[in-house]
Amino acid sequence: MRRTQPAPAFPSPGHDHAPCLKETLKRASDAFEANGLRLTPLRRRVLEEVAGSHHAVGAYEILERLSQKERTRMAPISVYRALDALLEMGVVHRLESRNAYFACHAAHGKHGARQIVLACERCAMVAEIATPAAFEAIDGAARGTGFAPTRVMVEVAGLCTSCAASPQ
Amino acid sequence: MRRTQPAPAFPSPGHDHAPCLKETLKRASDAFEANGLRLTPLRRRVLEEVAGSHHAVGAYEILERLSQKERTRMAPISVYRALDALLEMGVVHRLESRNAYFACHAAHGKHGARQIVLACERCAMVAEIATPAAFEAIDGAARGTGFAPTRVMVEVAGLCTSCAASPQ
DNA sequence: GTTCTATGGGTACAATATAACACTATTCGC
DNA sequence: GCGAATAGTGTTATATTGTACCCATAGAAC
Ligand SMILES: [Zn+2]
Ligand SMILES: [Zn+2]
Ligand SMILES: [Zn+2]
Ligand SMILES: [Zn+2]
Repeated sequence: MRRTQPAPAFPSPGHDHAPCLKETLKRASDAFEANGLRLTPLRRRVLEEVAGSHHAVGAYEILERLSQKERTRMAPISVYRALDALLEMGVVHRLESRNAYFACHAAHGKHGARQIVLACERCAMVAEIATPAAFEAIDGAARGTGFAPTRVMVEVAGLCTSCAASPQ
Repeated sequence: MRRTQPAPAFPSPGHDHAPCLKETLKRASDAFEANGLRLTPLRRRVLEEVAGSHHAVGAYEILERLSQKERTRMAPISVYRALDALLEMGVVHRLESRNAYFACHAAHGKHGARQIVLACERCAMVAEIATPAAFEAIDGAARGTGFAPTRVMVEVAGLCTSCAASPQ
């Protein structure tokens, strides 16, 4: 169970993603169980679509992929309900600035949800990184005005390493 | 032109909003002119709706208000086009986490768009506050991964002073 | 005048998300 | 086992948010 390397925020496009996916599924399963709920087949299939890469995907894209793979016609609401459950468990996050969803591949149970989100404008790849100093500054500034924060969203749009390097 | 007091981040609900509105309209007019564009009647009307308070409003809410006031039936696209122009000029911002729009009442030409957004979950009141330390931490963390940021969005959901004080 | 850009009216449509209702599956207490 | 409570899903329809496309007008540039 040793980690030879801390996973980079943006894994290379050709990296072996199987471990990422497996770990995420495991965390999901544990999270549901810890809350007396279940990672049902539907939820698992939706999660597999989202967690199949480090990219943000739209709800309707998930819907289409599942409908193709399984030759069924699911209703949007089914996907949204599964997503809601996964969001609730914290294994999927919503990219607010793009109405999209991405799997939490970062083990950030420790910091709560306090990670900033980096999202590539070109390829939609997403990375979360812990940035305590940022959240402390934000909390302090907010409280200084009398505001009582309940949730902090930090999303950074830009170019990921791969896209910044590639032409165009 | 002296300011007796720095405006509080969350002005009291009963404050005299006329100066806020006037100043925002002036900045808008200047910004359009500086870019060789015009604060047309349509754009001005849309801005007046948005800047009429410190609250975030939806595009369709703007549409309905204008349609009522002017007894016309505008198309959504007209409002969105005006909003796009106002966003471009930086006199209106988009609250990404709520698909809503709010006027920039903060004079933050100086810091670029580098202010964090506090948005009340109950009343939708919005305030922007400069928080250089947060943006520095975010920039640093992002660049440290090889990510090239182009836009940073910080939105804090919670309760504003008034709502936190009032029961329920 | 001709040309270019900015502006926006009008129609239809795309993309994202939820409401309402019925039904099945699982758990829990007894 | 049995009934009640809760979790989970299917089905249908609808709500909310945002654009594509085509064309008409106004003003500035040349
Ligand atoms: Zn991976
Ligand atoms: Zn990229
Ligand atoms: Zn005001
Ligand atoms: Zn409030």
